[in-house]
Amino acid sequence: MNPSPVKTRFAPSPTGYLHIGGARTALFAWAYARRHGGKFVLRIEDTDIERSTPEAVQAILDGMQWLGLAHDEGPFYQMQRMYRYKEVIGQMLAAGTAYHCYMSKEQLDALRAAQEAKKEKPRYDGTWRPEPGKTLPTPPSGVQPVVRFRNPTDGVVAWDDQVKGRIEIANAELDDFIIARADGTPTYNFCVVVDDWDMGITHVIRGDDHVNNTPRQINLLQALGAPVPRYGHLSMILGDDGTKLSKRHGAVSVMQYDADGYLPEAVLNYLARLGWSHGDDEIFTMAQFVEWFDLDHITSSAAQFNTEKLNWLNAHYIKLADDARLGQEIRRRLVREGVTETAAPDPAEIAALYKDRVQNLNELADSAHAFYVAPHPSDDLVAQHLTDAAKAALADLRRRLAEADFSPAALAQTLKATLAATGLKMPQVAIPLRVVLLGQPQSPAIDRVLAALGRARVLDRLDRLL
RNA sequence: GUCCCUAUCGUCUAGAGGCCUAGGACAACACCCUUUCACGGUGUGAACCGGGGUUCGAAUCCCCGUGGGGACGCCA
Repeated sequence: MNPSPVKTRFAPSPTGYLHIGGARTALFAWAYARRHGGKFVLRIEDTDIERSTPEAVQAILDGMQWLGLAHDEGPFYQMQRMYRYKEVIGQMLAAGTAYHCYMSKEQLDALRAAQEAKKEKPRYDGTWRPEPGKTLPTPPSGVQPVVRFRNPTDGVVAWDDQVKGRIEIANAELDDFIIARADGTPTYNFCVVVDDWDMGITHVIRGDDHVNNTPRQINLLQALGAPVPRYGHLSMILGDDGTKLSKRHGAVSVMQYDADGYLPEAVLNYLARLGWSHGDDEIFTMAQFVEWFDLDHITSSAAQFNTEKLNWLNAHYIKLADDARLGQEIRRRLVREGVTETAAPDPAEIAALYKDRVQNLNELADSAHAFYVAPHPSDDLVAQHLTDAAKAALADLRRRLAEADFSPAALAQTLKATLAATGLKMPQVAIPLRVVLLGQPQSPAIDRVLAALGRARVLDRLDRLL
């Protein structure tokens, strides 16, 4: 009476980067295992040698790492398990649950075309399926056969889908699908079954597009005498425009979100909330997510990705983030742009100045840029803001700043002194000053900006434009 | 064509027959805060796909439409 411990898996095929839909599937499978104190397996389904690449494997590993979805077992590679698949195929052939089929691709294509012309569902017609009392055709010489699974012909396959509820499919809808190609290599549905069995997977949490594979896999499992795991099918994620996610939507790779300045915790929180809910909770930590996660509160219909909401979450997590960490992110991005002199001011200090005002790390770095590289305000800006009155005020301020104490509090007093001397209002001085100092009319509180910049930079920039 | 899934504000969703004059969040709009721009705060507008049942009572259960999605490979 050993209750079988929960074991889930994420099984991507390495034919591209880890996209946002795959990331959510991984997140849910991971969370389910964590929630139940079980294991999370990473399996790379690389049997499509034409399209699988080592770069894609690396991209998936990188994406998982960035998100912090650590696996307990694996990564397993299907290409390294060929011996095992061939062994099981041999056993099935011997047991009569699978058989050789000599129908050529051309014949199959013709069969399908004829069925489609008659408006029928295209399916294999069972020519080479052995039956008691049936005489099989003579195998043509020189043709390498494929191996087909002998699928039951009557009854239904049913399972209680953990997210969609009970699903039943008539066996009459299924045909004898190929489990090994003419060259002997096993196919997808077969490898999945052997792997899920061998790896002791108890809960298969995967995309909606696999619903149709499930009855075939259950039949196979049963033919093998293997336990049938529980299945839960997650509906797909649509793009921002409501259409299917594709490369044309831009930032579909998880790592693209890193490049675009998103924090992993924001992406994770967003993804968790996309298709799953816990009452009215919108913002939660991964620890809370793991504690709350269940399959009962997953939405069964497709969800549209909403960048606006992700942006909001990202802004929220940036406000929460540690200044030193944000400083690192600023430095990393500035260096990428060729700004190497980031020793002073301390990027963490600039982060503190701007973290409440930006939606992503790239905006943060863009804001910080002018603190390290003197800006070149456009002629328009200069003409608009650096009026004669403003210049006179800035000249007055410059004289005072040359001697002033550079603490924010003292700077505020200095600014006020200039206002008193010139009779101008704060914005009339502060805005031109921002243009001179940072190249744009908006910024955080001007006294804090002055303090962060430091006397040398401030005076230098004033001198350039006065 | 056949089979399967699906349907609440623009979007993500709450909702397990009465708690629903349908709640929250993003976005939008308005106001407040303010040394600019943001942030933040407060508030407003905004939805149960259609038609039949079942029931004293349906957003919730059933059926039929319709819309959307998926599958039907010697791809995964």
